[in-house]
Amino acid sequence: MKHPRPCSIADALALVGEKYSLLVLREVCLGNERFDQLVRNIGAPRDILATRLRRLVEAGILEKVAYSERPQRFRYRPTPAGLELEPVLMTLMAWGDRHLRGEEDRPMILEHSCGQELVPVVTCSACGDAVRHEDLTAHPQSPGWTTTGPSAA
Amino acid sequence: MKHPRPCSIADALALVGEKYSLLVLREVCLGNERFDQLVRNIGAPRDILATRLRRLVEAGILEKVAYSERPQRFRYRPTPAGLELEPVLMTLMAWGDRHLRGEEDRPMILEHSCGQELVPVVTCSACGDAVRHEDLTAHPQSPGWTTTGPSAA
DNA sequence: CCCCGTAAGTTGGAAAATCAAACCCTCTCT
DNA sequence: AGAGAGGGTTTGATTTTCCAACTTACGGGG
Repeated sequence: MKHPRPCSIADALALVGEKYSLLVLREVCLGNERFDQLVRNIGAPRDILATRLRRLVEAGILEKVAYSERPQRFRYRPTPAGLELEPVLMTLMAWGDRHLRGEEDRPMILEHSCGQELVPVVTCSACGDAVRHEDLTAHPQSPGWTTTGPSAA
Repeated sequence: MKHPRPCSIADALALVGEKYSLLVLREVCLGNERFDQLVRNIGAPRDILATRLRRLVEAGILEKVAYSERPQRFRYRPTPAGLELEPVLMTLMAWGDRHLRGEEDRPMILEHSCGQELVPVVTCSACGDAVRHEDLTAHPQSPGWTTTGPSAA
């Protein structure tokens, strides 16, 4: 896995882009923090899950905390950096709800503290507007970015 | 890959969660739509890339369009559904910029049409506020969601 | 006509990752 | 003592990835 381009998307995916990693994050954000819960709720092989958890811990996305000595038992909590990945999950979930299911077939609804159902929208923090593809211009900061198109990711 | 839970995050990842898929989307959103450009810019093996492209096309995320008959040449364009995944990329990129790099080491800066550098924020479309973890409550709509924790993804 | 180059893949075989099931260890409970 | 629960590790078969080479189809130059 060599990146021909310096890219934070690629770098982020190198940490959380492997199979099951984002589902682990989903579970811990929901409060399911124990190994066996993760195995059951995600449906991942135990060995793979163990590998992912090590990776996420060493990446500073999760924290392994003992909730019992004797017998030693652990849970995995999201760090602040891990919690900051939640917007990625919300955006993905909204996309799946919109494109992979019929109306009113959502497996889960998130309620915002304002009392409404959460419909996440990505906005520009400067002007507050929802961001659309046509409103973006890409400015590469390093070589290796020979963009032929004008728009941006 | 069996999902013990009905989940739009899992379903979305089943389509775009494989290695390179989101990088393909990054490239086509940037306007790099030809096979050889994708190979070079992503650094993926050609055969894997061909497989991914087939998947993304059949999922309705990309569209394969001939830009030349004789010799036949194709490009891959994002469909509207594909473009709607851009917010996922923006959010991931912002996370990577924040957590994987020092200040002012960003490989790429996105400019919004308002003239400012884009700092994407996920907001609640109902109230407009930035969404924080503590402001969410999860409401499972189907069985298989035995959430032990109160918060949400 | 022959050879070179480009674009868009396909093919073959070695290397790495995934999978499922079984196993292990440490406690607790009855 | 026996039966679980929790948190993993081990083993061996199955899948994927990876890389390099090959293919097909055309356009251009000498």
